[in-house]
Amino acid sequence: MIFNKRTHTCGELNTGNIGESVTLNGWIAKRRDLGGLLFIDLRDRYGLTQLKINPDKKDIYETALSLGNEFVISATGKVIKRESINKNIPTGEIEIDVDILQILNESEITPFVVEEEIKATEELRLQYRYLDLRRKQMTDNLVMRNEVYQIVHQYYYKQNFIEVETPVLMKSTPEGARDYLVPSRVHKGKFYALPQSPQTYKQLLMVSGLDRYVQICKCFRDEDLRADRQPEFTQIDVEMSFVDQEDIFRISEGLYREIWKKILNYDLPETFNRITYDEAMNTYGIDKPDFRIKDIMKITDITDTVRNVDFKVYQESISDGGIVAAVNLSREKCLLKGEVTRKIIDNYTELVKKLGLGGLGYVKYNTDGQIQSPLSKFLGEDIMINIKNILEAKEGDTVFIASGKKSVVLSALGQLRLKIAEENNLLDDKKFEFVWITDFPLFHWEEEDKCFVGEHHLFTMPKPEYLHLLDSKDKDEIESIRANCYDLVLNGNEIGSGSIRINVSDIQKKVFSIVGLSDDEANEKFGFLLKAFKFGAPPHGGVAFGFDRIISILKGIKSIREVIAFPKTVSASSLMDECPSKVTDVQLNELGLRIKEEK
RNA sequence: GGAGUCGUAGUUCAGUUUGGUUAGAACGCCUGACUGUCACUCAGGAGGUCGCGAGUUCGAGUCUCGUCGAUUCCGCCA
Repeated sequence: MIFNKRTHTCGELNTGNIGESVTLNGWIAKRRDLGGLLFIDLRDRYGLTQLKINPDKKDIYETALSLGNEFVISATGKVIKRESINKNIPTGEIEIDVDILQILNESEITPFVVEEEIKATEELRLQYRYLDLRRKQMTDNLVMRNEVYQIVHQYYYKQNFIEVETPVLMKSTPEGARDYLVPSRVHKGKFYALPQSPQTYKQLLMVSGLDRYVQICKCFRDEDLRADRQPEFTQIDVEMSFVDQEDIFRISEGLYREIWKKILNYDLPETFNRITYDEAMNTYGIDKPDFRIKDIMKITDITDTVRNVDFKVYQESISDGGIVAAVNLSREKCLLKGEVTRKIIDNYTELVKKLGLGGLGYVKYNTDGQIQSPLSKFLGEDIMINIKNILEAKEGDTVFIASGKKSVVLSALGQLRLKIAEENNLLDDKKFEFVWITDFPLFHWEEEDKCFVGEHHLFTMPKPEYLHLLDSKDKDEIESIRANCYDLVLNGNEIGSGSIRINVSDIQKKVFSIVGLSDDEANEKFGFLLKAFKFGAPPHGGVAFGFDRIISILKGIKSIREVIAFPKTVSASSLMDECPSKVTDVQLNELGLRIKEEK
């Protein structure tokens, strides 16, 4: 097709171009037909420009009347100053007085109107993703995503990192997330797995002496989805040799400072906050605390304060090894507007009950000095004042008290703080609080299977002071082992995770043995890695960051689907191309597979 | 695997509480009028498998059960 190619985009013309003859190519966003005069908003990725069609030019006018939304056209004409200016768009002071109008392609009526204030459901938007992506908001998300790619590549390149591609077809290992499997045609009955992360490869690259590795790569996990979890997602994968935790933090913090400066012109601190896993759990009841609210409603253990109180519920919790803990809903710090009413408290009670608590006690310290609490006859005034002092509560504050199993109490109070923070608009999405969570446990006890499993992965180095406990047979001692393992948390979202790795086979063997992996099993699963480690594995460690989450947070968007060009639904299917889909018997035969009939 | 919410015109929704006339509105679409609009305006029109399948009932968009899809959360995701 011969057509007039654009001389400019739809976003760049302004009063400086007045008098020039230009050609624009784009999609029809809107037509306004005034009977004589006809205006067209022409859209491309860069913006909108108004075309003016004069009825005196008969041919053009006739063509223009036949145009529908989303037709692709080429328009040539002179840039002129508008008679009435539209201040809402950058090109709002000019328009094109069209002399040549070509239809490059027609469009059927679209299933939804392509407009910024989109009305269509997400389902329909996903089905016609290519139309949804015509919207500026969606294009902008991808544009920002691209800018961050470039910053990441350049940042690491300048610091001497080498970007290496690792295989997408790899060995399946049953640990961790469920693998996506790919059947082998050549080796019938055998399977590749898509990487949950390039973990083993990047460690092998350290053995190879690559020293500093980075890759922006796709990872795959066949687990149930969430707003911030897709079956395939993108990760900034990093590994370094001859480093400790501090080196990894320094390099990573530099990356985020650069991204936030360049993208948002936002200055992040020279070093990020840090908190140990145990502190995070004990103070915030969650391993990804939102540091925008780090000073409100900290969880305080008051088990000792109420130890001798004659209240059956507390006594039972304490004698079962549980705790009693409290948070102070501070009128001042939480910017409360109204009273903490019975209805609000009932609402909170309902929340914590869902999370496994029996109920939620409270003590209200009223502004008139009165203390109001359903627990007052059990606690007595002295203890209620004691609690007030410990929690640093003031008149007008309400202290919530929970009791029970430690993990349940902490988690429920943690969720309660988040709910209250949300209700009172304490979570400003223009504010960015990074925090490293350090010293994760090396193992956790899996009650269901009665065994230990690695908290991070099995190559995570224990902290030196805990190494001797690898020989322990005591469950509590083993659980107490802390690792050189860390997460990066931003505004309550886990955006990265990493560790210093084990590079000494003696330690590695002990770790395998604690999770019940025999030498033979370990060899079968990770033999290639263990063998490699026999040939001089340098001390090394790394980290991986969730790229999609970073972009969604930069954009202030909850769901990572909005920042992925072609995402999947929560049931892991793609509505546009309808995958997954059936394959032919011929394909199955070639792979030596047969589909099991569902009963 | 479990819990919640949603599914009605091309689209977004109202109607479902308390079953009962011809299922409404806005946007979009079609026709006509309109020479400075930018959410153009005005007049008219077309457009419905009430997600699907059973059941209850004289009668179901509305009640019950099942099922499918979307979404949020729990489990799960080192």
